[in-house]
Amino acid sequence: MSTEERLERAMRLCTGRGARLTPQRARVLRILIEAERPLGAYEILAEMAGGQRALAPPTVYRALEFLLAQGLVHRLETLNAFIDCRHPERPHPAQFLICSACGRVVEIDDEAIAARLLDAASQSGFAPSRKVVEVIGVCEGCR
Amino acid sequence: MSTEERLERAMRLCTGRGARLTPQRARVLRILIEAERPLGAYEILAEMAGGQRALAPPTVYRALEFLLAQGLVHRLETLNAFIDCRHPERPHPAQFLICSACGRVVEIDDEAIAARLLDAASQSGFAPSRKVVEVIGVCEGCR
DNA sequence: TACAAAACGTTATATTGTATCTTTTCGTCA
DNA sequence: TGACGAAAAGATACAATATAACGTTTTGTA
Repeated sequence: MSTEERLERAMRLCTGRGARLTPQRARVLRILIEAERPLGAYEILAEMAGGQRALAPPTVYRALEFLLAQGLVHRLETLNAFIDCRHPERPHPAQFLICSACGRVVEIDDEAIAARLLDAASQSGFAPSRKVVEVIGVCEGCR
Repeated sequence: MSTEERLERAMRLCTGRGARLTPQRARVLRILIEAERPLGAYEILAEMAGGQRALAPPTVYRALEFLLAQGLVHRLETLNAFIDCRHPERPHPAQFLICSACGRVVEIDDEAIAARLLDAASQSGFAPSRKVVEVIGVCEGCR
């Protein structure tokens, strides 16, 4: 799926929800899609500033906040970075494999892991709202 | 198990491994044990500075680095904070339930989750080195 | 005791993230 | 269509987290 197709899909999703994927927000999303790797907020900021008057951090953080809320991007806690989501249509358990050699990230959506985790949380009397699962390792290509 | 017992256990573990749990490091560990909740590095720093000449951030970060390497504390990625480990005797899968209301954290060591995660990673040709599993939610007491 | 490695101190700075207030844009409705 | 209120974006300042670099002290050991 091309960058343009993804952006169009994102636009459709937002419109359908009454959310506004403004040019600014779409620009952040485009940068993340084209990067094909996780980017820090300040890396995005640098991309956006290219050739234009400099933007301030809150601009990027606000766009990211929106995109996260819409499920269009994910935040990688171990990297303090952001990556676009490949299946933003519906909520899904998101687990990430992060290669410490090349920096690439694979998103897997394993329902079994999510279910087991939910189960364990319930046993401890816990009502989960967000699950963070990140595996750091070395990918096939880097071994 | 009391604070003192835990500190003694930590000392035994380190001695047995040829690692040095120095007074400085033990002090950081004690602060984490007594806190009974996750602390940020700068919170630890503030505790240590109490009544004494001020210490600098690297002091705390270096102690934490040691304690993490020895498995005596864990880092909570979603909170940028640290918490003492309840079963430091041997390596174990560490999963955390983090209450967004009271801030308390429960460590669960669910081998099934770890195994399933390892399995999923392997299927993607991934060789894991570290697994981060953190569930944010509301604990029983807070509901 | 002398040496090398480990631990620690100190200063400075990098990186990541927010609070606050103002201005602009957008949708809606009289 | 023009005014109004809400949402978004701009701008400034700063808070919170983390590390680099380098010198000094301590420690274990030959």
